[in-house]
Amino acid sequence: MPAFSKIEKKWQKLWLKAGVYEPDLKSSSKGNKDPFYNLMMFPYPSAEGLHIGSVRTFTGVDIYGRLKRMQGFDTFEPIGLDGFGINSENYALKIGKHPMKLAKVTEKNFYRQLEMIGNGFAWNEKLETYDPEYYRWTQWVFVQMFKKGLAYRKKSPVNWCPSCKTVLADEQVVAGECERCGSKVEKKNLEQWFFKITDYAEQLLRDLEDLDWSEKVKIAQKNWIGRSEGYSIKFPLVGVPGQEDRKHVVEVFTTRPDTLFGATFIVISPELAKRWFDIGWQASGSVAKYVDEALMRRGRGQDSEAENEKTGVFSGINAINPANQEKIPVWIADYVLDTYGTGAIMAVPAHDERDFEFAKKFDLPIREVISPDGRDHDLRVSFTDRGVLINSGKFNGINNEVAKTEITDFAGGEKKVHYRLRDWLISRQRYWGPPIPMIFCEACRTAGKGERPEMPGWYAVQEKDLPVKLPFIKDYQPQGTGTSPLAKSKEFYKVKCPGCKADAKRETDVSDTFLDSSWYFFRYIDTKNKKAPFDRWRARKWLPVHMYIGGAEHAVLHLMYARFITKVFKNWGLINFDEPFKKFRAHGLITKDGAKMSKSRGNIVSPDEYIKKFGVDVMRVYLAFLAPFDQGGDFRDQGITGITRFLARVGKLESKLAKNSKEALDEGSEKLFHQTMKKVGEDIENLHYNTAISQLMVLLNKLETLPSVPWTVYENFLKMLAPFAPFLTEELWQKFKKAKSFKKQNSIHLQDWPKFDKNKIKEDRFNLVVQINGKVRATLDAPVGISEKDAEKLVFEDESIKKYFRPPGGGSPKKTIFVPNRLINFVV
RNA sequence: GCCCGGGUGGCGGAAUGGUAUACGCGAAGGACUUAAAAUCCUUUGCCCUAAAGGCUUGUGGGUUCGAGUCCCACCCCGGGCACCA
Repeated sequence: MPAFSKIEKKWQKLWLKAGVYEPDLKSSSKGNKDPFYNLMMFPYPSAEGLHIGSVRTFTGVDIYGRLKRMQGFDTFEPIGLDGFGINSENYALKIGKHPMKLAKVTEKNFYRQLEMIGNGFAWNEKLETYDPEYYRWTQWVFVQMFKKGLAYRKKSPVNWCPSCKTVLADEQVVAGECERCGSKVEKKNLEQWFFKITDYAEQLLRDLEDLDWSEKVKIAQKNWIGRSEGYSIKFPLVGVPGQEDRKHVVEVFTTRPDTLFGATFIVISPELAKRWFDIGWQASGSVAKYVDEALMRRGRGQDSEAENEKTGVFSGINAINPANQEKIPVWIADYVLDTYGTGAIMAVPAHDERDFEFAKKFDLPIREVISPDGRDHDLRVSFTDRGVLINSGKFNGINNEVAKTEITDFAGGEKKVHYRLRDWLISRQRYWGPPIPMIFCEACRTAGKGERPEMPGWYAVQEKDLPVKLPFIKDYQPQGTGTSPLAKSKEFYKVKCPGCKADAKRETDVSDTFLDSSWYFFRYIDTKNKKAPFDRWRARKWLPVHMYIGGAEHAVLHLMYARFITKVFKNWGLINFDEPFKKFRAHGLITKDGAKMSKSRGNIVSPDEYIKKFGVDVMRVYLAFLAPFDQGGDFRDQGITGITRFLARVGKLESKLAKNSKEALDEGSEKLFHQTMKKVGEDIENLHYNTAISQLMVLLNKLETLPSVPWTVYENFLKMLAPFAPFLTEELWQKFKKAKSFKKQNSIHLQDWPKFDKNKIKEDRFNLVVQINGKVRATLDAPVGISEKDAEKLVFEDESIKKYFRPPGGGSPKKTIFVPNRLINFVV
């Protein structure tokens, strides 16, 4: 066994035994240390184990946590497994192993690897989302959502993945494809459970402002919520068969009411047309045919493709433009989305690209009403910029921004805000998740009874009956029938109605994995609580999370859901804050040969072989040195030798230790030493691990040239390296301190972080850069604080610079720029 | 199409508007060694035999005494959103 392996094993054991990384969760008082909750996104365990990218993320999070611990914080760095969900289940299906059994295997393997990587995890608080003691509270959350009216059932067109055989939330559909398996997502009309996240759209958007988060994640959330301020305008309908004219209206949502005079037709979505059929509109055969075909295309996921030719049909109905009383046709077309606004638009071809394209194709009138110069033009493309109104009656000549409210008022419209965000679809027709803890009673439904008036027949499982355990069933394959495999298990679904005691049926769908992970950071602080999801006093001390690090790919998924659940908890009075993560930083992605690591590409790099070959410390330092933490990069093992050398040289420094503790550094080295203490601390704080390490290398290079290394320098060097290489530094530290037996408080990882002396960083001399016309011609040694006059004198005394002046050696420069303590530039 | 990142030696990368290429890898030469590995020392952006000099941060402009850094236009790579009215 290599020496490093022995050291790793030894310290893992001793740290664990001494509880070096266990914070004081029990007491609700702060004590003499401030709490620091250092959280990483917990992994979903796959059978092939951790890959190098996750190791880089986790050790990166740990480096930060170790700095905080040494800065005197009571640091809490928990770990767990997000083991429920389609991903784990799909893998189980593939290898033909039952998910429940597979979970035990992957759990073991994952924890083995997570123990190896040298993180200061608080192992006493680990959790797994598939543990009934955990998901009992996930179900509890669902029950509360139901009781408070935030969970509801609705039949609507939902995303359906034909390969995963389940519905998906909007957030899990990426470019029309299933986030998990890449299959084309279809639309199915199904009755499903939803959470009313849209109730919180405004708050979720507003509170983004003050969050200290990676900017790109904030932007992604903002765009996802998609607040759009617009106006709603009603167009009376004429020519509806069998209906009086102007009895019905079509309501449109627009952000451009200023173009109302240019609205030359109306377009409604096929879905809206279908609803009009349902309330009695008898459309012609060709219209009905178009609607059917369009809906079918949508069902196959063929809408929303920009390259698709526009299709549509005239409905036979007309509408009255409220601005000019003009009669305009109502068209049905699938370029209008039903899920946004009202499912109907006023088409202004002159000023909207899509309307323009449609008008051209179907030869509909195009009327210019906004003009950059007040004149009419022959439009070849739509004009979407600002301008003044023309062809708009009494509004001609006014600025289009001003016209927005004026025309809205004139047409009897009103201001309206729309969001792109839609409610969170929670149901999954799969096996490997927490059963949704609801009971449905047909008798009660018929009688109009139930726990909530708006949902007759539905009852939440009582708290004392939680968890509703996921049964072990042999036949766990997804069915594709729109129901979960649990629907086949009578023992599971047969239950008495909590209301009338008649035979009733359990909900057989399970909930979305993202519900499991939306609240896990609350549970970490109190994993053994059997009375509540978490203790509110502990929450007061430990939450919100101080630092959260994870992948940016969760910007609109996990991070949005966690914020939503937190806001809900706040509303319920469980907590006194409304944002879960004070600070969030996205890490970069590690690729292999330029491609994302994935099983299908076969380019997954396993950390095991590297750890075995080079040791954990080398692995950690290398991964931190490879690229800026927030950037990521391509994994190559090329540079790893450099790190092996670096750590070996650190080990050798011991032989250079000064004979007595009084010895000090020379002035130049002393300065570098203090600069290093400053920079390493600051760099870790900013997650600039690569530059922190390079600074340590610079210092080491210097120390090696010295005849001896003073004790304090050696001590502090080890401390600065400790977050990166926890094993080696602990070993060297204990040896240096000549410790007989290991005690928690003697661990290097609980020592005070080095403090630099800012007076020692001050330079008294510097390189004065001499430029002629902006080109560097010389550098001269000069005292700090030198005046412009003295600097000039210094330059003129220097032989090598004389030739640049005109005439050489004489003449005065046209201009002199002097930057104190940096440079002097002569323009000649 | 829109919104974010990013483009710097052979490679990973470093640079508050002020000495571009820190640190590391690789490469070349040398020391030690019977030899190799390891280790140590030296060199290493490009052009030029060398010196002197010149050129160089995706491309082209601009601002400035001075631009990798700021502004404008464009090209390429990565990511997100995408018929959202």
